[in-house]
Amino acid sequence: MKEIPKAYSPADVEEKWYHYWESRKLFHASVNFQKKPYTIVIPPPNVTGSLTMGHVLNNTIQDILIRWKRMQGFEACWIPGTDHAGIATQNAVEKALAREGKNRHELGREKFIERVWRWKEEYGGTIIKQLRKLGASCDWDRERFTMDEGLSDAVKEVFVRMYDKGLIYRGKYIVNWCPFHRTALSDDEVDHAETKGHLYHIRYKIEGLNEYAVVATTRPETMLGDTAIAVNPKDQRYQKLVGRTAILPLVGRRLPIIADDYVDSTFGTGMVKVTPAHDPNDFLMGQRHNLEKVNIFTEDAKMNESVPKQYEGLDRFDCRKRIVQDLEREGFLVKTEPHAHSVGTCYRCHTVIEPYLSDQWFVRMKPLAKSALRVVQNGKIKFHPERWVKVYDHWMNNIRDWCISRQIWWGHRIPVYYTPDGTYTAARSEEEARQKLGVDAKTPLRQDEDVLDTWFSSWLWPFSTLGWPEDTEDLRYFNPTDSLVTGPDIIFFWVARMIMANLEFMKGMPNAQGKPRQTDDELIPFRDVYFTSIIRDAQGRKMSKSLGNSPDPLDVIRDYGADALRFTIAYLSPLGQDVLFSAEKCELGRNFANKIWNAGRFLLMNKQELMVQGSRFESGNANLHPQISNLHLDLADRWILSRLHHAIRDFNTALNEFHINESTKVLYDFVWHDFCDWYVEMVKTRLYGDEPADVKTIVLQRAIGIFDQALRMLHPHMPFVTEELWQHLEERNGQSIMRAEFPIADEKWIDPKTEEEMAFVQSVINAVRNIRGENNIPPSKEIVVQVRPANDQRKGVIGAYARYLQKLARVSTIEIVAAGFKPKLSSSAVVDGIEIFVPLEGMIDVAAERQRLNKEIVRLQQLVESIERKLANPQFVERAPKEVVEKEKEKKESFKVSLEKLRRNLEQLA
RNA sequence: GGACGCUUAGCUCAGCUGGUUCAGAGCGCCUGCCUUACAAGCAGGAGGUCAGUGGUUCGAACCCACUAGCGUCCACCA
Repeated sequence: MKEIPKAYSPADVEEKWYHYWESRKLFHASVNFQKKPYTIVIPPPNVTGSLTMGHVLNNTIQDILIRWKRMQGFEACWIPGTDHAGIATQNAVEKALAREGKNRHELGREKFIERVWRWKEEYGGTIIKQLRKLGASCDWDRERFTMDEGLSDAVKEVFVRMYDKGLIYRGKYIVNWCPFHRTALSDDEVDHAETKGHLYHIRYKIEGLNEYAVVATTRPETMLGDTAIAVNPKDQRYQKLVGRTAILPLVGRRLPIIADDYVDSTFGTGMVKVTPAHDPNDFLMGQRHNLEKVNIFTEDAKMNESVPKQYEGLDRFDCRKRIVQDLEREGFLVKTEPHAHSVGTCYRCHTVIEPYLSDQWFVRMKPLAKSALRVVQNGKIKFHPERWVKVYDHWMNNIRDWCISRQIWWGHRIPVYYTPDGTYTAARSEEEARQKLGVDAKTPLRQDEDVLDTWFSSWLWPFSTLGWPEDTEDLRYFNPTDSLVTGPDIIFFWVARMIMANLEFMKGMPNAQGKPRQTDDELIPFRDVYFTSIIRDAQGRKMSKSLGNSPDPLDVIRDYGADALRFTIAYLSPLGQDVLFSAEKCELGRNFANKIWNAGRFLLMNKQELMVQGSRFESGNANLHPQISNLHLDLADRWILSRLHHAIRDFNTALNEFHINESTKVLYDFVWHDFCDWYVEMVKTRLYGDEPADVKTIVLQRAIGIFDQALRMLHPHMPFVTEELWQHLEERNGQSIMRAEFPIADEKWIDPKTEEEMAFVQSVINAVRNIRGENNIPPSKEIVVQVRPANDQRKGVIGAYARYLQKLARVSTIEIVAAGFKPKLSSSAVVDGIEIFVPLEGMIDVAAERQRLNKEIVRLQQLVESIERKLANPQFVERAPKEVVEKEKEKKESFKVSLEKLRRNLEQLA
């Protein structure tokens, strides 16, 4: 066996094991009706993207779940892939073009799309490669892309079916328009930011009267598109004006004054300018009153030809300034006051959104929402944390139609075909379109120029990745999937819509038994949704490229190791709270990995040593359940087994409830504090003691067996270091820990009596260590301890485990002393009624010792007093459960006994 | 305007079903240590009015109400 380095070096092992796993197809899942499936579909990252800390958190959690379930014997399938990310990707390529001094229009649509594909092939794999560095055990054979052939077919199929059902329609509506991207956006793609602006009060002359109508607006430039003035019909002040005509300043257009309930008479002057082409509410008013819609903007939000010449071609904000100046000069501006209001911006480029009238495609959402609401309310789909249900309900109940057309080139082109006379239909192909439209092959057909919203392909992800619309075995077996791990920021974009789509399009598809799917249980896309935290920097700011406050995960992996990063991020991630992250925090995970490493090193070094001395370790033993090695079990063994099974149980409970951070704490506490701090130290007393070699071998073999169980438990969180050590522990003949059986909690090993006994031994050791520490006695100096037990049982325990006390508290001899014993000048403590004396003549600081004892006396006194107060309260004694009252009484008695002893020892201190 | 979350040690946070010596962990700090796995470590220690107020209860960090501060989402905003 070769030398094992003192410090764990992740870089030396990570690549090796990842390659081993991947090349042996250990991540691959296939249909196997003997096993239960456990499926996760990855939230497909943007193909343009690179790994962020958000991805690290997200994918670490998915990998923990998938590795855990895989080891538990599920057919665990994690489907990876990327999203074509229409606007983002087009942006990236356009930027690259701009650097060459070109733009997409020069290139033309076809060439441009070719260019995007090339770009995707070249740069698109980045994030997928980076996920491998993290250790993600995705089934790479199943990797999908939202624009690949199968998924494109699914998109077409869905569009055509929905169109035929009347769930998709086309119409001229006000949409959110991004003037930078020159495309429509869905409502959800608009960010709202509170902005300080102005409220401009403008007066409009009323025809035939010597009066003015004064309206207030935050966007004075839109007056150029005004086609009416509106007041509330109940507003007494203005009733006489309704039906009259106002004159639009600077333009001279005649505007009818109308009455409409929409107008809030308490806001501003109670009069509103109506701009049907540039405000959603005004648009609706325009429809009610049959108003003219005057569009005043070009696609990039410059003033178009329908405004007076002096404004034509101006940018909207420049125009605003000009308008205000002109109004002021001509006496139309009554006043300007500061006004805070929220302004919509494009979620990708933060350009101010312009409400813009245009032809778009929409999905009717209300018919889809009903059942999607039901499956969450009836718990078929569970959200973690649960509070997101409320947010989901609210959105579903107030759902609005989804604008799915985008005026860009990169994406799924809308499968709608138009004849020269303007009739149209949706179809899977041109041939089908001809058929549906009843035209012959000579009639030229034109396909819609627009593409679909990116989310129109990702909402199909849980079934399109499995072969839908074909009836595949994969689809039957792996859908519904099990857990979805994603950020709450895309609950509407993605989660809600996937629920709607699976319910709608999996209806009637065969289930695992080959029967048509009917029930909610069969139609949901996933059973659990875990909403991850938002990662922030150490100051609590959102991580962003522009702030430059996001560490590059690859740097973190290089500096600390993938396991360290995984463990730390999971440790820091409470359910539903934000995470404040900085790279240095990974020291926690690195130190833990190193601790595990060294625990393994300890076991291996001793194994080597015993083998040199001729001991034989039976291969495979360490793998088996530890009960096979029942020989020579002592307190330490029974205790660590009890702790181990506690840990297994708690770990599984934590992960079942998606308490990821809790699961890391179970691992950390068990491995570091139980296994390393106590058990290994106790094992040393036997390995280095005078036990016969065969006993030592058994003791060590059991320790290795328990460590083996710990490694398996650790593996989902820390795949690399656990595989490396697991392979070192013994010859595995090509087996990987990845596919080893996950530990099973066995209640019969959980032994409260043993734990209680051990707790006593630990507190005696702690008491001696405390005396040592407080008196600054170096470990090299061995001390004598005198113990006065309160009863025979304790006396027996101390006698039996004296060697542990000696080793762990560095004590040379332990004397059991009798009741009448008068100690020499000693430092003392009372544990559980047992008195402990450490004779320290010449080394003791009497004043400090007094203080120490006094502190303990005060503490116990306070406890006794608080219990006495409780017991003096007749209502407590009457109403509290008997056991609680009894316990309090017992506690009081035992504290009093200890107090007495402490006081006596304090007096005896010369 | 509506909804939600958070406030516990110097810092970052656990604390799940109200009752265990319930006030915890990691980091940082102080003291002593290179003790035959680990100084990325070991042992010991200091440090808290559980945001505030009121209520429910025999009993509250935990349940309820209100207040303050921080944060998030949704809607509307002429």
